[in-house]
Amino acid sequence: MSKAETIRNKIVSTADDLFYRQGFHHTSFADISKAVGISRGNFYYHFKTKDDILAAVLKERQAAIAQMLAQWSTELPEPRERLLAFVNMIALSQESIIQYGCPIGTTCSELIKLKNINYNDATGIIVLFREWLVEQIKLLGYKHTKADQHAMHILTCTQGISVIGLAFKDADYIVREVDDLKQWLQQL
Amino acid sequence: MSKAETIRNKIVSTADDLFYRQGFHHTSFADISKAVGISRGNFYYHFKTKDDILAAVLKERQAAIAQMLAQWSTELPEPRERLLAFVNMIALSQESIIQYGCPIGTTCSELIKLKNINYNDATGIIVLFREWLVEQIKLLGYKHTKADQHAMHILTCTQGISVIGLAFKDADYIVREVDDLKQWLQQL
DNA sequence: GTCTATACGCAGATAGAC
DNA sequence: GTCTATCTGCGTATAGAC
Repeated sequence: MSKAETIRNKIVSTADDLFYRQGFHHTSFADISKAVGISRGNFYYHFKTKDDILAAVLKERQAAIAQMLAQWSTELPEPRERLLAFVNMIALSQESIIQYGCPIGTTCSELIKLKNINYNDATGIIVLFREWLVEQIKLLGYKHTKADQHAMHILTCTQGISVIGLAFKDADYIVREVDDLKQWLQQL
Repeated sequence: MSKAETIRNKIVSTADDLFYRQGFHHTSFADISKAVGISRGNFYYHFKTKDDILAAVLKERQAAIAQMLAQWSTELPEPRERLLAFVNMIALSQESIIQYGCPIGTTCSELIKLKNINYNDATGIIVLFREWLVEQIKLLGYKHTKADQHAMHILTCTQGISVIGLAFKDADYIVREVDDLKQWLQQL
C-alpha cells in the first residue's frame, strides 16, 4: 500500500469518527486535518470536496457493515443467534450511543434532509441491515412479507433505543430494552 | 397584543417550522427573515443571537406540548385512551414524519451534540412526555418504577418509528407499527 | 506529495440612517 | 421599529512555492 493510500485511509477513518461524534455538517475541514495531523492544503490533494470525503466514509462504513454481517452469517450457524448478535450490538456499544447516538441512524437522519445528498447513499447501510435481517427471519420459516415486517420492527426498536438512550443518557435503560427485544426474538 | 409582539411571534413560529424541516444548524438568519418577510437588520431588534431564537422556539414548543397533554388529561377520562391518543399522534403526522422525522426527536438529537446548548433545553420536551406517560400508566395500577419503564418503552417505539419512517419514507409501515403499539397498550 | 498563502462566499452580528 | 450598509469570522476551495 502506497503512502498516499495510507494517508487517504487515515483521513477517511478520522472523518468517519468525527462525522459520527459531531455530525457531518458540524465537522469542518480544519477539524479533520487537525485530527489527522496534515495541513488543509495537503487535504485537497486527496479529496476535492467535502462531499467526496462523505462518499468515501459512507462507502467504507457500508463495506465494514457488509463484512460484519457476512461474518455473522458464516460464524453463527443458527439464524436466531445471528439476530441476537445484531441486537446485542446495541448493548455492546451503549457507551458511545449514550454520547453520540447510533452511528447509522444519526448520520442517516442528518443526511436525508440535505438536498444535495443522494438518498440512496444516506440510507444505504440501513437497507443493508434490513435485507440481512429479512434473510435471517425467512430462515426461521417466515414468508418474505412477514419477514420484512419483523425486520422493520427490529430496526424500529434498535433505532428507538438509540435515540432515547442518547436523550436520557441511561445505560440501564438500554440494557433493559435490549433484553426485552431479545425475548421477543426468542419467541419469534 | 402590540405589533412588535406579533412580529416576534411570527419569527418564532417561522423559525420553529424551519428548524424542524431543515434542522437548527442548517437554518440561517437569512432563511428566517426571508420567510417572515422582514430584513435581517429588523430581525436583530427582536432577537440578539441565534441561541435566543432557539430558546424562544423551544419554550414555545414546550408550552404547546404541555397544553396538549393537559387537554388530553381533561378531555379523555380513561388513562388508556390518553395513551392511545399519544401514540396515535404519530400515525396522524405520518406525512411530515416521512419527510422530516419527529420534530421532538430530531431536534433533541441535533441539539444534544452541540456543546454550547443546554442539555435540559434540548431534552425538555421528551422529559415532559415521559412524565406525562408515567402519570397515565400509574393510573392503570402500575408502581412508579414499572410505569416509568413502560413509558420509556412507548417513547422508544415512537422514536424508532419516526427514524425508520423517515429513512424508508413508508407510510404503511408507520401505520402498521403504530397499530402494533396500540395493541400492546391494550393489554398493558 | 506536502506545505503556506490566499481567495471567496456565507452566516452571525452591529451601526447608524430614516 | 425598520431599513441598508457593513464588519468579522469561519468554512470551502484554489494557487503555487518547495
